[in-house]
Amino acid sequence: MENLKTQIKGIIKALYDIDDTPVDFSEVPANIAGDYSTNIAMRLAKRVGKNPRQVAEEIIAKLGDEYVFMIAGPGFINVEVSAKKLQEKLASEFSENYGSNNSGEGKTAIVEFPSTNMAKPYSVGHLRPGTQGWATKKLLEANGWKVITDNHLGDTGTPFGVWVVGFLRSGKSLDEVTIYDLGQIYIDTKKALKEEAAEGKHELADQTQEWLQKLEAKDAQAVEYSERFNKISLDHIHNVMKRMSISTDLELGESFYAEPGKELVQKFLAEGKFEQNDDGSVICRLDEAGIDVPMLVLKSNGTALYATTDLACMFYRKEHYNPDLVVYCVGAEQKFYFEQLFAMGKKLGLTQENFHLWFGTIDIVNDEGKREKMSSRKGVVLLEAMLDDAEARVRKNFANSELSDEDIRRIATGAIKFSDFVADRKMGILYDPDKIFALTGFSGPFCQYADVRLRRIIEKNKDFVRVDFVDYDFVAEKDLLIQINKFPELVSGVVEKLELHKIAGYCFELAQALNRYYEKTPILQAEDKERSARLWLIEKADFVLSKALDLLGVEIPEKM
RNA sequence: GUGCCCGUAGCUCAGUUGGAUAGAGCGUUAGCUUGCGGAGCUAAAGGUCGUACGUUCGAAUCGUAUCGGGCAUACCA
Repeated sequence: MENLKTQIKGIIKALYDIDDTPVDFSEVPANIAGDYSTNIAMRLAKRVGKNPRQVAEEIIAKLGDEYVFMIAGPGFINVEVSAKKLQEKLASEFSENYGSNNSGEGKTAIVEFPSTNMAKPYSVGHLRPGTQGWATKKLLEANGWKVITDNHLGDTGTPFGVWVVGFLRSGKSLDEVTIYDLGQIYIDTKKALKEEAAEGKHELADQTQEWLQKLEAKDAQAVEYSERFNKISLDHIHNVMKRMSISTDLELGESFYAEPGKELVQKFLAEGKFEQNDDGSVICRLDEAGIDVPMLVLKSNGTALYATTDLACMFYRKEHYNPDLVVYCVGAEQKFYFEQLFAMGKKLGLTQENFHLWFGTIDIVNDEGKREKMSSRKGVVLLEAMLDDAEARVRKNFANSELSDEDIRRIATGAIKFSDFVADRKMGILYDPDKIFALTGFSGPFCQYADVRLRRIIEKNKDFVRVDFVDYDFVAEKDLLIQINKFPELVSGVVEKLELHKIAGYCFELAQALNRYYEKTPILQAEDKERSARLWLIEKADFVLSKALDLLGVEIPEKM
């Protein structure tokens, strides 16, 4: 195809002296002759003052007879490529790195996810950051990037004080307290603090601050509480992430950046890049970037907030990793915040590319039949509960298959993860258990199943002695070859804008093509030559499908 | 008020350098059926692409206006 593109470019240059128009091929719609198509003639028609079909004819006349060309519709140039040529292309390009490329070689990216909140149990609110972030890491790596992942833990100091006060009020013992208790304690205590404030009292609030001060003073009791609470919380987070088969290289929480952040604020204040308000709060003006709401970088009481820690985080990363790209996997609500943050980074001289990988909310349908963001009051909210539910459904559906627990987990998480990539990430996801855990149609398990079948066929043929198949025409395999050959271009094409949902679309199309293929084409019973050729292709299909699914974090079960 | 996102089949969604008869899954209907693993495959029904105007040989796609839904709009994250 690349050959053909440059050939056509040359012809256009020779015929019309135009060389600034890219030539691209797309697939031809069903029921129309040809395999690949370009609309170049229509795009040139106006500039050269001829009608599109005439331009197409002039271009085709100059093209050789290696392929079959035809003019179609209003002026498309369609190309028919033989199945054998497609097979030869795949054979020449295939390697153990097939699909990967080195466009990101020498470049470093930091991907921040899932940025869990340590005060509460892992909720579905952090499902999308996790799945999207993990896939982003995999996709960048497939394009040759060095990737560092960072769980930017929500561990600001305040929850600690709230926890201790609530914990002491709850009367529970330190040995028996769980993350769920701590989550409930946190919610209850926050509520009590709010009520207290409404009455003009501040007894609990004072206690909260006292415990924070004790912790800073390394008081033995406070340190014991802190270590215990952090362990409970981190163990829980690690456990859930393990079930989801995701992990990060770093776990640098907000508290890690609080003091450096405050120091940076003073530094930039001294340099005149920040301004202090009369109430003591500090802002960074962003008018030059066209943003008329300044960024608040220090609260009026002198304490840090999100922007303070993120400020320090940007500089910390610059100093230690010098990234070319930083990807923040955080929901759409924070779009404006990140616009401000990135503008501030630029103003302060940071040059890396920042990418806010944002996504819509997970919604449910409420009693009035309207869509709204999922909340703790309704439906599933703990990610563990969602995973349990998914596994229970898989167990029920595969009751006769004697699946291992690990395979059940792979299928359950495969369904959940895949559903995150079915639509463009900007779209919200409607939490409908029958859809999010779907085992059929455009779903993870459908793709997993297609691959498990492939592996089973390969396994069944492992003792077969293969023969030479150079003169096999691959006509029955043409659709499959077209699909498989698309893979490298897919990987390099979607990385620029991190269009992860296109990978899911590809997995599904390939799985569909496979199902159609072995619906009518025998392998085990084929003649030796056909059987050898088909096994060769089946292996390539397995490689590509499992690699594409792996980009999304979807694992292949042994059996299903 | 201002900014951003969304509006395509009954439902959930694909669909960009503007291009061919607007596609898929679910659901519905009719077939195939102990197969190399049928959780599949084949086919049918289902559309004023929110609305209006504009640009163009050509608009779901670009522009303007407008309606509806959501989010954001400095001391939460």
